[in-house]
Amino acid sequence: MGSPKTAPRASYHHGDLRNALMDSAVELARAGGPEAVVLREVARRVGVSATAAYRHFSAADELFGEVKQAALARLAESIERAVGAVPDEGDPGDVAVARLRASAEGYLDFAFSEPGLFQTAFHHDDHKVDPADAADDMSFSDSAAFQTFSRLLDEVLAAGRMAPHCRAGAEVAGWSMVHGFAVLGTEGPLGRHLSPQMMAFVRQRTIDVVMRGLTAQD
Amino acid sequence: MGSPKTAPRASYHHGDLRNALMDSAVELARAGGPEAVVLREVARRVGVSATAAYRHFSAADELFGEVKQAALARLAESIERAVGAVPDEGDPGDVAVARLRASAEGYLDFAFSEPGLFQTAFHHDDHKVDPADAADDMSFSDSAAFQTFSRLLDEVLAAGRMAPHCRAGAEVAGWSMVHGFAVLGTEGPLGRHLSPQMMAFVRQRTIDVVMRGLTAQD
DNA sequence: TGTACATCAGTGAACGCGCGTTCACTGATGTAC
DNA sequence: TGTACATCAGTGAACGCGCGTTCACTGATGTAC
Repeated sequence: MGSPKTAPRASYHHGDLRNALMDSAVELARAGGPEAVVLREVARRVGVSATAAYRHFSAADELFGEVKQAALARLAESIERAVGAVPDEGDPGDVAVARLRASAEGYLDFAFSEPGLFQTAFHHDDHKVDPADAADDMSFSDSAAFQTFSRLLDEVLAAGRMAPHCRAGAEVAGWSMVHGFAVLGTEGPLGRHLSPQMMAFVRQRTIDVVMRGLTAQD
Repeated sequence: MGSPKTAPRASYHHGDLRNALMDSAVELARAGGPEAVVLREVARRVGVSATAAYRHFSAADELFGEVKQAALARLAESIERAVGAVPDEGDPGDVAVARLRASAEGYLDFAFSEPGLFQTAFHHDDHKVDPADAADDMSFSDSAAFQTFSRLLDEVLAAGRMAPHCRAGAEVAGWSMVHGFAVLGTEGPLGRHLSPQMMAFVRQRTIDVVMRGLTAQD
């Protein structure tokens, strides 16, 4: 039986073209970041004419939007995985703090292991001001991952490991730090200039600083 | 006397084309970010053929590189200005801490007042792996601004406002936080979803957290 | 169980766009004598 | 002070590229009778 590679397609109809296009598009984003998600190339890789994509997506933007959502979902999974791996035993305060730290590690794990998807998750086309698009533009701050992060901070507060007056805005502060490190490390100058050892060191130091900043008691 | 707009040029030779092209390119970056720096458009705005640019820049990449340097320089100026505005009086520790905080404010002032230039300063084209280019790629971590930041941290340490074991990696931790907030606020979802009042609040909270994280004494 | 036919899911050629870059060129400038 | 001429700094047409999208089309599928 010929593989789909050698004999392009068993039948004239593909059968599952939408998913095949999505998989191909996500793979392009994975390997080359948001700029690499190009409708014609996506179709080419699936072995289908560019026009065929219009049976399943209204335009290239719609395809890209779905790829972005897929990337955000994978980021959320990475965070959940890291948080879930923290053993729920011992002092509740320690556990809450460890879980919060794990969420940062999960965020950075994803950013550094899948930089193309990470960039895609946060890519935004400016120059489109259509308010409908803006409403559609569901991104990290609306995502499951952000809710998780928020909940973890509540747990830290409840466990008495955070001064109550520090709770407001803590999501954004923590997210900024972790996101900034991810951006500088993956697309910015950090990753290009630092050795892997140095990167690992500054990564830990960065997380130390934000954890300390969030959990200081004064 | 006709302005250069109405009467395109006084003489066949421009006289200062290189600078005119640079100004035009920087303006494009200011208004539209790195993607907007397009050689043909730069020339068009100056009122010159695209080919003319090749008398002054070897290729479009070289022009972009200079725009990037200009953007980094303006960022450095913004930081220096904010740091310089801190009065040098009272407790030396307070002054050192205030100066460090001012550097963060200067960084964010620039990012939010000139988002196009800010993005340009940190734009990097992946897919070019030429090591010569990589060496040429002088960016923030090599820049005057980063040196300033490093010096301010030394001052905080010298004034006894930072635990000595926290000094290592502090540049990257602080820079990550401020950079992350700038990115999320200017191109990311923060700026699109938060009111100006909320933005101002989370900005202060974010700076609070990083300052606390860097200067905690335990 | 067969068959007519509507609908679905593809094709391939083409359009228009804007880009960076190259080419052969020409008008302007400045310098040697 | 004039003038020949090399050099400098522009021009405009063209090339090739790849993109998103539209168009008229056709082969495959499934459903009503």
